[in-house]
Amino acid sequence: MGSDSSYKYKKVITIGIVKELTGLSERQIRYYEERKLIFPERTPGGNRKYSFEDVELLVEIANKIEDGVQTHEIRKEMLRAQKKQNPDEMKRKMIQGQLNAHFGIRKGPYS
Amino acid sequence: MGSDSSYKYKKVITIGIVKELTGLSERQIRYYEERKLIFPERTPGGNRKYSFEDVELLVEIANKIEDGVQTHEIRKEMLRAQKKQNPDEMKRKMIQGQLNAHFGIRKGPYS
DNA sequence: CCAATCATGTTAGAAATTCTTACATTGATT
DNA sequence: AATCAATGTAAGAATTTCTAACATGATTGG
Repeated sequence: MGSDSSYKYKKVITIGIVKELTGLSERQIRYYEERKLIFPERTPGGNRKYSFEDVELLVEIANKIEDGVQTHEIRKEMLRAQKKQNPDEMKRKMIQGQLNAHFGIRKGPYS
Repeated sequence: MGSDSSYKYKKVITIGIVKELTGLSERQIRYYEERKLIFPERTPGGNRKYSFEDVELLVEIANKIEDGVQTHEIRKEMLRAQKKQNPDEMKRKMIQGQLNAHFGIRKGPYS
Protein backbone atom coordinates (compact mmCIF):
# COMPACT_ATOMS: atom_id res chain seq x y z
CA MET A 1 0.00 0.00 0.00
CA GLY A 2 0.90 3.65 0.03
CA SER A 3 3.43 3.32 2.81
CA ASP A 4 5.93 4.51 0.25
CA SER A 5 4.11 7.79 0.07
CA SER A 6 5.74 8.99 3.26
CA TYR A 7 8.55 10.16 1.01
CA LYS A 8 6.23 12.84 -0.18
CA TYR A 9 5.60 14.28 3.23
CA LYS A 10 8.88 13.99 5.04
CA LYS A 11 10.60 17.33 5.55
CA VAL A 12 14.10 16.74 4.33
CA ILE A 13 14.81 19.32 1.65
CA THR A 14 16.78 22.48 2.32
CA ILE A 15 15.88 25.80 0.80
CA GLY A 16 18.61 25.78 -1.81
CA ILE A 17 17.28 22.56 -3.28
CA VAL A 18 13.73 23.84 -3.11
CA LYS A 19 14.91 26.85 -5.02
CA GLU A 20 16.26 24.62 -7.76
CA LEU A 21 13.20 22.38 -7.86
CA THR A 22 10.72 25.24 -8.04
CA GLY A 23 12.64 27.97 -9.79
CA LEU A 24 11.58 30.39 -7.08
CA SER A 25 13.91 32.72 -5.22
CA GLU A 26 14.70 32.16 -1.56
CA ARG A 27 13.02 35.46 -0.91
CA GLN A 28 9.79 34.21 -2.42
CA ILE A 29 9.92 30.92 -0.56
CA ARG A 30 10.41 32.64 2.78
CA TYR A 31 7.80 35.23 1.99
CA TYR A 32 5.13 32.62 1.34
CA GLU A 33 5.95 31.19 4.72
CA GLU A 34 5.58 34.60 6.29
CA ARG A 35 2.16 34.77 4.70
CA LYS A 36 1.34 31.40 6.29
CA LEU A 37 0.97 29.45 3.10
CA ILE A 38 3.65 26.91 3.88
CA PHE A 39 5.21 25.57 7.04
CA PRO A 40 8.70 24.12 6.87
CA GLU A 41 10.26 22.41 9.82
CA ARG A 42 13.64 23.46 11.20
CA THR A 43 16.92 21.78 11.94
CA PRO A 44 18.22 22.16 15.47
CA GLY A 45 20.38 24.96 14.12
CA GLY A 46 17.40 26.75 12.62
CA ASN A 47 17.60 25.85 8.93
CA ARG A 48 14.37 25.25 7.06
CA LYS A 49 13.35 21.77 5.88
CA TYR A 50 10.67 21.17 3.25
CA SER A 51 8.87 18.12 1.87
CA PHE A 52 8.13 17.23 -1.73
CA GLU A 53 4.55 18.13 -0.95
CA ASP A 54 5.74 21.58 0.07
CA VAL A 55 7.62 21.89 -3.18
CA GLU A 56 4.50 21.11 -5.17
CA LEU A 57 2.45 23.49 -3.10
CA LEU A 58 4.99 26.23 -3.68
CA VAL A 59 4.66 25.82 -7.40
CA GLU A 60 0.89 26.05 -7.17
CA ILE A 61 1.16 29.16 -5.04
CA ALA A 62 3.55 30.78 -7.48
CA ASN A 63 1.19 30.02 -10.35
CA LYS A 64 -1.74 31.61 -8.61
CA ILE A 65 0.26 34.68 -7.78
CA GLU A 66 1.26 34.93 -11.38
CA ASP A 67 -2.44 34.87 -12.16
CA GLY A 68 -2.89 37.88 -9.93
CA VAL A 69 -4.24 36.12 -6.86
CA GLN A 70 -2.94 37.58 -3.61
CA THR A 71 -1.41 35.55 -0.82
CA HIS A 72 -4.25 36.68 1.39
CA GLU A 73 -6.75 35.14 -1.00
CA ILE A 74 -4.71 32.00 -1.51
CA ARG A 75 -4.67 31.46 2.19
CA LYS A 76 -8.43 31.72 2.35
CA GLU A 77 -8.72 29.20 -0.47
CA MET A 78 -6.53 26.83 1.44
CA LEU A 79 -8.54 27.15 4.59
CA ARG A 80 -11.68 26.52 2.59
CA ALA A 81 -10.21 23.49 0.86
CA GLN A 82 -9.25 22.09 4.20
CA LYS A 83 -12.75 21.74 5.51
CA LYS A 84 -13.61 19.16 2.90
CA GLN A 85 -10.52 17.08 3.11
CA ASN A 86 -10.61 13.32 3.41
CA PRO A 87 -9.96 12.05 6.93
CA ASP A 88 -6.74 10.18 6.13
CA GLU A 89 -5.00 13.14 4.57
CA MET A 90 -6.32 15.11 7.52
CA LYS A 91 -4.89 12.72 10.06
CA ARG A 92 -1.52 12.82 8.42
CA LYS A 93 -1.35 16.56 8.47
CA MET A 94 -2.45 16.71 12.07
CA ILE A 95 0.29 14.30 13.01
CA GLN A 96 2.83 16.31 11.14
CA GLY A 97 1.64 19.39 12.91
CA GLN A 98 0.91 21.22 9.71
CA LEU A 99 -2.56 22.20 10.73
CA ASN A 100 -2.85 22.46 14.46
CA ALA A 101 -0.09 24.96 14.93
CA HIS A 102 -0.76 27.17 11.96
CA PHE A 103 -4.40 27.13 11.00
CA GLY A 104 -7.01 27.76 13.61
CA ILE A 105 -8.54 24.38 14.30
CA ARG A 106 -11.50 24.47 16.60
CA LYS A 107 -11.59 21.73 19.18
CA GLY A 108 -15.26 21.77 19.95
CA PRO A 109 -18.35 22.59 17.95
CA TYR A 110 -18.58 26.06 19.49
CA SER A 111 -16.45 29.15 19.61
CA MET B 1 1.17 5.54 -12.98
CA GLY B 2 4.10 5.44 -10.61
CA SER B 3 5.31 8.86 -11.58
CA ASP B 4 4.98 9.72 -7.92
CA SER B 5 7.68 7.24 -7.07
CA SER B 6 10.27 9.60 -8.46
CA TYR B 7 10.32 11.07 -4.98
CA LYS B 8 12.26 8.03 -3.93
CA TYR B 9 15.02 8.54 -6.42
CA LYS B 10 15.47 12.26 -6.61
CA LYS B 11 18.69 13.43 -5.00
CA VAL B 12 17.61 16.25 -2.75
CA ILE B 13 18.78 15.39 0.76
CA THR B 14 21.90 16.88 2.29
CA ILE B 15 24.26 14.91 4.45
CA GLY B 16 23.10 16.36 7.73
CA ILE B 17 19.57 15.14 7.10
CA VAL B 18 20.83 11.77 5.96
CA LYS B 19 22.73 11.57 9.21
CA GLU B 20 19.53 12.13 11.13
CA LEU B 21 17.49 9.71 9.05
CA THR B 22 20.01 6.90 9.25
CA GLY B 23 21.71 7.48 12.58
CA LEU B 24 25.07 7.16 10.85
CA SER B 25 27.93 9.60 11.25
CA GLU B 26 29.00 11.82 8.38
CA ARG B 27 32.28 9.99 8.45
CA GLN B 28 30.52 6.69 7.80
CA ILE B 29 28.35 8.10 5.06
CA ARG B 30 31.33 9.54 3.22
CA TYR B 31 33.37 6.42 3.75
CA TYR B 32 30.75 4.21 2.13
CA GLU B 33 30.91 6.52 -0.83
CA GLU B 34 34.68 6.19 -0.93
CA ARG B 35 34.19 2.43 -1.03
CA LYS B 36 31.84 2.91 -4.00
CA LEU B 37 28.71 1.66 -2.32
CA ILE B 38 26.73 4.83 -2.80
CA PHE B 39 26.84 7.70 -5.26
CA PRO B 40 25.42 11.04 -4.21
CA GLU B 41 25.11 13.89 -6.62
CA ARG B 42 26.61 17.30 -5.91
CA THR B 43 25.38 20.84 -5.78
CA PRO B 44 27.23 23.33 -7.97
CA GLY B 45 29.15 24.26 -4.83
CA GLY B 46 30.16 20.67 -4.18
CA ASN B 47 27.77 19.59 -1.43
CA ARG B 48 26.45 16.04 -1.51
CA LYS B 49 22.82 15.28 -2.34
CA TYR B 50 21.17 11.94 -1.57
CA SER B 51 17.86 10.29 -2.41
CA PHE B 52 15.52 8.37 -0.13
CA GLU B 53 16.71 5.29 -1.94
CA ASP B 54 20.25 6.17 -0.91
CA VAL B 55 19.11 6.55 2.67
CA GLU B 56 17.61 3.09 2.65
CA LEU B 57 20.66 1.62 1.03
CA LEU B 58 22.86 3.23 3.65
CA VAL B 59 20.89 1.55 6.40
CA GLU B 60 21.25 -1.81 4.68
CA ILE B 61 24.96 -1.28 4.29
CA ALA B 62 25.35 -0.33 7.93
CA ASN B 63 23.48 -3.46 8.96
CA LYS B 64 25.70 -5.71 6.93
CA ILE B 65 28.79 -4.10 8.32
CA GLU B 66 27.47 -4.64 11.78
CA ASP B 67 27.14 -8.28 10.82
CA GLY B 68 30.82 -8.33 9.99
CA VAL B 69 30.55 -8.06 6.23
CA GLN B 70 33.27 -5.89 4.71
CA THR B 71 32.58 -3.07 2.28
CA HIS B 72 34.58 -4.97 -0.27
CA GLU B 73 32.20 -7.89 0.02
CA ILE B 74 29.11 -5.70 0.06
CA ARG B 75 30.22 -4.14 -3.17
CA LYS B 76 30.58 -7.52 -4.79
CA GLU B 77 27.10 -8.45 -3.60
CA MET B 78 25.73 -5.33 -5.17
CA LEU B 79 27.41 -5.99 -8.47
CA ARG B 80 26.02 -9.50 -8.40
CA ALA B 81 22.54 -8.32 -7.56
CA GLN B 82 22.68 -5.92 -10.44
CA LYS B 83 22.95 -8.53 -13.12
CA LYS B 84 19.52 -9.87 -12.35
CA GLN B 85 17.72 -6.62 -12.04
CA ASN B 86 14.45 -5.87 -13.80
CA PRO B 87 14.84 -3.75 -16.91
CA ASP B 88 12.79 -0.80 -15.64
CA GLU B 89 14.78 -0.34 -12.48
CA MET B 90 17.81 -0.75 -14.68
CA LYS B 91 16.73 1.92 -17.08
CA ARG B 92 16.09 4.35 -14.28
CA LYS B 93 19.49 3.86 -12.78
CA MET B 94 21.17 4.22 -16.14
CA ILE B 95 19.39 7.47 -16.69
CA GLN B 96 20.38 8.73 -13.30
CA GLY B 97 23.93 7.75 -14.03
CA GLN B 98 24.21 5.57 -11.01
CA LEU B 99 25.56 2.63 -12.91
CA ASN B 100 27.42 3.73 -15.95
CA ALA B 101 29.85 5.96 -14.18
CA HIS B 102 30.53 3.83 -11.15
CA PHE B 103 30.11 0.18 -11.93
CA GLY B 104 31.78 -1.38 -14.88
CA ILE B 105 29.02 -2.00 -17.36
CA ARG B 106 30.02 -3.91 -20.42
CA LYS B 107 28.55 -2.67 -23.63
CA GLY B 108 28.83 -5.84 -25.68
CA PRO B 109 28.69 -9.54 -24.90
CA TYR B 110 32.48 -9.84 -24.94
CA SER B 111 35.34 -8.45 -22.94
C1' DC C 1 53.53 -12.73 15.26
C1' DC C 2 53.39 -8.60 12.29
C1' DA C 3 52.52 -5.50 9.05
C1' DA C 4 48.62 -4.12 6.50
C1' DT C 5 43.94 -3.12 6.00
C1' DC C 6 39.35 -1.92 7.80
C1' DA C 7 36.14 1.10 9.86
C1' DT C 8 35.63 5.00 12.40
C1' DG C 9 36.75 9.14 15.27
C1' DT C 10 38.60 13.60 15.53
C1' DT C 11 40.54 18.03 14.27
C1' DA C 12 41.43 22.12 11.58
C1' DG C 13 40.54 25.52 8.30
C1' DA C 14 38.24 26.75 4.26
C1' DA C 15 34.12 27.05 1.55
C1' DA C 16 29.22 26.81 0.86
C1' DT C 17 24.72 27.52 2.48
C1' DT C 18 21.27 29.58 5.26
C1' DC C 19 19.61 32.86 8.60
C1' DT C 20 17.54 37.42 10.08
C1' DT C 21 16.98 42.28 9.56
C1' DA C 22 16.69 46.17 7.04
C1' DC C 23 16.12 49.17 3.26
C1' DA C 24 14.69 49.81 -1.80
C1' DT C 25 11.38 49.34 -5.71
C1' DT C 26 7.40 48.86 -8.49
C1' DG C 27 2.66 48.41 -9.11
C1' DA C 28 -2.00 48.35 -7.20
C1' DT C 29 -5.41 50.00 -4.05
C1' DT C 30 -7.33 53.28 -1.14
C1' DA D 1 -0.39 61.06 -1.44
C1' DA D 2 -0.18 57.17 1.56
C1' DT D 3 -0.47 52.17 2.05
C1' DC D 4 0.03 47.55 0.92
C1' DA D 5 1.78 43.68 -1.88
C1' DA D 6 5.48 41.14 -3.77
C1' DT D 7 10.13 40.94 -4.61
C1' DG D 8 15.12 42.35 -4.84
C1' DT D 9 19.29 43.21 -2.54
C1' DA D 10 22.79 43.83 1.00
C1' DA D 11 25.28 42.85 5.33
C1' DG D 12 26.93 40.10 8.87
C1' DA D 13 26.31 36.24 11.66
C1' DA D 14 25.42 31.44 12.22
C1' DT D 15 25.13 26.86 10.45
C1' DT D 16 26.43 23.26 7.59
C1' DT D 17 29.50 20.89 4.63
C1' DC D 18 33.91 20.11 2.53
C1' DT D 19 38.69 18.01 2.18
C1' DA D 20 42.82 16.39 4.17
C1' DA D 21 45.26 14.57 7.72
C1' DC D 22 46.35 11.99 11.67
C1' DA D 23 44.86 8.56 15.33
C1' DT D 24 43.07 4.06 16.92
C1' DG D 25 41.38 -0.39 17.93
C1' DA D 26 39.99 -4.47 15.60
C1' DT D 27 40.96 -8.01 12.13
C1' DT D 28 43.37 -10.42 8.96
C1' DG D 29 46.43 -12.47 5.55
C1' DG D 30 50.79 -14.25 5.22
